[in-house]
Amino acid sequence: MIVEARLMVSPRMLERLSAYRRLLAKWIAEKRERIYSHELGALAGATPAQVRRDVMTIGFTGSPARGYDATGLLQRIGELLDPQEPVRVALLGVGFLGRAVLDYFSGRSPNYAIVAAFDVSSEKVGRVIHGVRCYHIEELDEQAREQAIDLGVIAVPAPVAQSVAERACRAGLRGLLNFAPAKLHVPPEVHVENVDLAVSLEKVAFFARHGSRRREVQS
Amino acid sequence: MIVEARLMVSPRMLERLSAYRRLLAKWIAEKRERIYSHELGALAGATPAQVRRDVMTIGFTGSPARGYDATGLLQRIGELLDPQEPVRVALLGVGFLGRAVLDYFSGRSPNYAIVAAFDVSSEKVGRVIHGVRCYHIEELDEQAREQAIDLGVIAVPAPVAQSVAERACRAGLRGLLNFAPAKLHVPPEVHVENVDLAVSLEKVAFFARHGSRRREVQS
DNA sequence: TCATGTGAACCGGTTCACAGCC
DNA sequence: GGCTGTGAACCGGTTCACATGA
Repeated sequence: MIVEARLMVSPRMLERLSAYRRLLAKWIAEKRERIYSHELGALAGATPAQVRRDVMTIGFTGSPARGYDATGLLQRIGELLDPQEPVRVALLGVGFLGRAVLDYFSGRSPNYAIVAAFDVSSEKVGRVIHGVRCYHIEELDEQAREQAIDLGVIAVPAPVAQSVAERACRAGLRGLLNFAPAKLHVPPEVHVENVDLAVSLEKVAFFARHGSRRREVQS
Repeated sequence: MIVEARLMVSPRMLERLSAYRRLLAKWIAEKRERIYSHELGALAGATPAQVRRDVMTIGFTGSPARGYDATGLLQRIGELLDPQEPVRVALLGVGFLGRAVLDYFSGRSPNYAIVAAFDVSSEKVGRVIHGVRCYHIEELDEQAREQAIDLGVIAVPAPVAQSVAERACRAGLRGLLNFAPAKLHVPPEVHVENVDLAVSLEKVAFFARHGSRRREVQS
């Protein structure tokens, strides 16, 4: 009988795993087969101990004196991070930022697809932008069910972000990537991830001014 | 004799302070003068204890039974976070994402100004986009000195991100906001802040799938 | 000998809990 | 009574250091 361990992945760790994966892919493309924790650590900006701890945590194992099998480790990370079937994403708000998001994700990964965009402007509704059809925000509910949409990317102006978020929750979306500079109040089962460009720039400026001896990974 | 305390602001705390500031401004706009830690906490998604600790850390003080003076607290946060003079920023890479960044920051804050953009495409070089002149990346060094540029926003494709970052460091920029999915290796005096849209979406997807009882603030 | 696996120590940040004050 | 200010406890995440194994 197999006991499925409830391994806990923290956001920070997820970021590192993602970085490891990227670097492992590059490593393998260079026809290297095995990798040591200190090598992967140097590339990813982490300590060897950190790498070993992460690898241990996800239940992968290397061998002393020969390091980790790059392919196997890559695969294990994939099993852990990649969804079982492609995630279907809605873009909410087709301004400049929204378009950049469309461009950024179009065809980038087989695991994530933006399948619909929503806006209120009659110039956009009905058009196809970057290969994605744009609907009126009123249609979110209907389209979300029809197209089995899982997640939403909020790229609308801050003042309407909360109302759009509520609409998204009502439509049954399970997670939101929020670019609007506003704290979203949503039911606890909906996961929100905030990306605030203004705050990010503020951080760079602040820590560039005052020194920081702190390691950075992802904003 | 005044001893200037070396108060340490962590990235997480900076994010919270930024959120407090936003909410305080709104609060004041509604003509409310005083605010309790539990009120600010509820708005910002933080515990009252956290708010009190933060306020204490930045050396501001309220009064029992009357809470904090909203205006005073707002001002104190401003003193701490805002640069003494406007920060001059260069945009490196004028693709869709770059344009979104230009749009996002144009006229948003008196404290941060994107003063120049750089690209390699002859279609863009020489043009003025969103009110910002676009130069060839070769001119970064010259323009950085001439225009006293402090920070850079990297919005170029991942394969060239490292070389652009190095160029930026050579040009004397003190901090980088990096949108490229690549770990930048730069001298320690240059602060890098990473914003990786793919990883952010991965995070949303992962934590929407598996539950997380973890508090989120900024990606 | 050199790298992994891992219990234990460590560290920074968060929360508790209560004294002090309006 | 209810809030702030804050030492102390707590907690999760990181690093150390060493036993183990190729």
